[in-house]
Amino acid sequence: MNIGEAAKASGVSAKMIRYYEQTGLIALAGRTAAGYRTYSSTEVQVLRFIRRARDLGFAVDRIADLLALWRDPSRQSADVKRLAQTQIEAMQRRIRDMQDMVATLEHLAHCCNGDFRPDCPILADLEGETSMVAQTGPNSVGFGRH
Amino acid sequence: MNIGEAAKASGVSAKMIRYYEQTGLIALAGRTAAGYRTYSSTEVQVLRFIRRARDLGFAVDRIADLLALWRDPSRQSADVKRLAQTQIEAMQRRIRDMQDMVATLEHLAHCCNGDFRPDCPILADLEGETSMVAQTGPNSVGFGRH
DNA sequence: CTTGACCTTCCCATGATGGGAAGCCCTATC
DNA sequence: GATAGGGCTTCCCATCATGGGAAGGTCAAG
Repeated sequence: MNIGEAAKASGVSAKMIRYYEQTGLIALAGRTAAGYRTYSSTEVQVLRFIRRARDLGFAVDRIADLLALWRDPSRQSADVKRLAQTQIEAMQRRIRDMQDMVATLEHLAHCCNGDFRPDCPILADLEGETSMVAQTGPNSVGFGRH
Repeated sequence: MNIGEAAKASGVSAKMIRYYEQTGLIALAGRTAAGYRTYSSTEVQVLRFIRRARDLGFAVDRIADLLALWRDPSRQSADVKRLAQTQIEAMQRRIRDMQDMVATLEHLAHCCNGDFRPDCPILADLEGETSMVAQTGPNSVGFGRH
């Protein structure tokens, strides 16, 4: 199977398959005489595993951990569960941060007439001393697809 | 005022101040004879505005729009409100995506014994055909601090 | 044998942020 | 007045996952 077919079958783009190979997340693919990468159904399954873990928001580093556990027949499910829970907590922190931001914005937008006049509590808040904006330090759990 | 003091006074790091200048978000700073950037309290206020908008999750491009409106005495508050609402909707989409991911993860983690045995529904899901993982295409509203 | 679709590698860009090096400048202390 | 330490300058690099695109080789169908 060529890389394009593997991409279609796994939902991982060819670009990303090469990237995962290059960064060591997956093993070096076999090659045809002409240098084309070839993939077995086993390898496609690994790619699909990766794809699904990405869809759950796992960073590539965590996926490496998950893959190691997946391949380890003597793994303990507690280890997998711990990874999942760490991920859940990180995402929940992130969600909470964003919800705070949205709540502030909604409040400000609600206070804004939204008409033809220039007066705007949103700008006043951004400008002023008495801001509603959380004075978060360098926070932000390191998460983010993209 | 030197860049370091302006950074402290505004909450924007010196690195970022230079970056904002370089990318045109803020005007070129004045310079001393020796080449040091200087900042007035007006410029510090702009930086604080930017900082607060960042804390509300606005991307730098949107902040440019906000600054333009801020500076425009004949602006209409409706324009500001529209920007805020677009931002709210983008963040809510992102939050919803993440909540979906968390819900799936929580379900899987809940089904996992988390003991010394290798059997794990989380791995099974990632591996298997019958995944709970949303088959989202290339989605993800383009948002993300960091 | 040509055409078009596919593959290869290599480089670049994203967005916001920080790290660090090399070198200049300013101020305080001796 | 010399020296030390801290602040400033520019320039380059790294992040993280992803895509775009160019230049060139390969394969399969017509």
